[in-house]
Amino acid sequence: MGPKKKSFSEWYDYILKEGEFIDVRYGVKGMIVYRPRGMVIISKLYQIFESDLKERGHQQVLFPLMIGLPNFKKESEHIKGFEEEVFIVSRAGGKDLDEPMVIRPTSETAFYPMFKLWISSYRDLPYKTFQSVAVYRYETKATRPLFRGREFLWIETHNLFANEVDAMNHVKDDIEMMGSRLSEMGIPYLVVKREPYDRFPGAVQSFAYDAILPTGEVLQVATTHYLGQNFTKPFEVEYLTENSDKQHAFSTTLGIGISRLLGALVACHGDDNGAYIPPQLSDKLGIVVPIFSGNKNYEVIQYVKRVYSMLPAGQFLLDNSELTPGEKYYMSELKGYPLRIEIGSKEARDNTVTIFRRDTRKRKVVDIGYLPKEIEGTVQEMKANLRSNSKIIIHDAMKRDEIIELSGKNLIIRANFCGKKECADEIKEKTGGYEVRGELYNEEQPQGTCAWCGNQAVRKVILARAY
RNA sequence: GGGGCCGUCGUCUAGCCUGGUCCAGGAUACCAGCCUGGGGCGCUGGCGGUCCCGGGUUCAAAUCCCGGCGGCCCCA
Repeated sequence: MGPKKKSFSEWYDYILKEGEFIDVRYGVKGMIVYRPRGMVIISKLYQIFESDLKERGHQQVLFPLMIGLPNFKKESEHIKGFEEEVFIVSRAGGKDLDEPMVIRPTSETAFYPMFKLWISSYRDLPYKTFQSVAVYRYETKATRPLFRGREFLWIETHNLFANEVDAMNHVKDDIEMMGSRLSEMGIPYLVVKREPYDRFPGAVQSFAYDAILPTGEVLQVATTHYLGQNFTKPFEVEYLTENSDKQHAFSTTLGIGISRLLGALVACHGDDNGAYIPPQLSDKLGIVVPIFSGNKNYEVIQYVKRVYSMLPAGQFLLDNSELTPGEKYYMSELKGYPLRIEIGSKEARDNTVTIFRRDTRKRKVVDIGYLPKEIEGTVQEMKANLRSNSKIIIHDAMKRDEIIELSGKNLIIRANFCGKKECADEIKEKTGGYEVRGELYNEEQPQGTCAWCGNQAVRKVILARAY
């Protein structure tokens, strides 16, 4: 493993593999296997977001993996945006199919034909759904484990509203929900409104959550889109208003990249000793390591049993394997457990335990009388640290050479922008890959001219290198 | 989109350039037995390989050539 700072890529691959989060050796490009240590975190992520969505009135559904080709082709911008990267099933039963099927790259074209059947009155609205599934996109760029795969896990919401105002309010609600969760997980992020040419195919407006990786690069972990009537019109999703008028519904969609979130967690919190999974996302808070010595083993075993029964039920794993304590320490840090409780003859003698916390890598000896309280307090502290670690710094650039200079340092840049794609392309070329990510959510109006070309600025935008 | 590196026991790798000494060597993991135990501990024995796949060159291919599949990196 290379140290994190020197060789991020090498470090990242090493942690994912040695920490047993995922396995890239499945043998199909861009598709990985989620191992138990990765999967428990994936499950936690799903649980958290699913319960957020349910609280906000979304109902869970499950649509088929395959979409009929005619439906897939109904919204023209959408098909243009995805046609190069969809998998198509064209053969089955030993012969070519008369009508091929698309494997979902996203599920608008699966949902909307059914929405047409389910929605008929303004009383049915808002209608909010979601599903937790894998989607498939034939990425031609180099794939990276969890960051860019041809199969990835996500949650997608698909929602119908009676009017634009309700739909936009829902988008705002999505932004707040995601923001609060990302902060809680300690993932630094920006919410940006994507440039018109960079929107989701078929969207009227796209808002993206760009996580900021330790390399200074940004990684889109979620997007929410206002779709207007772009999908409800071709799919004829109509309802009757109070005045008995026919009206196409307005819709939104939110995609939460669960695979990418796992990658971002490992990337953002890990260090040269391994991963660090935030307490609320780890299936277990930690492991208990008994340390035997000489002939005092019986004493230690009895004491460990006693301590274990005092720990919050189901939150700790008692590691009774034959490995040496050092190896257990090493593995627990690699896999990113928030806490570790070490118990040997000294602890047994003094009625204490030694608590090791993963974020600071500090030990503390605690009287067992205070154990539950100490664990609770430490976990609260760790969560607070995560929040404060998620702060980000944005550097303002006024002129072209400032953009060049800041980009050389891999910093996140904010600058006035003219809104032209040609200008964005030139920035990308001259800065070695800096992209116009879009306008910060709730950004103020720009004063003056585009920092790059000098023409009238239309908005302030974020510039960053994308992973 | 363009360029580069790589693929050998479960894992990591030596061997490849310069074909034969390799029915492939080591370490680690695993199994058995000991010894230990406060940061990957040590000893003895054992198990384990279609040298990624296909084709070609050759008396002879892990090694050279072509194609495919897969992994990784860099640039745009």
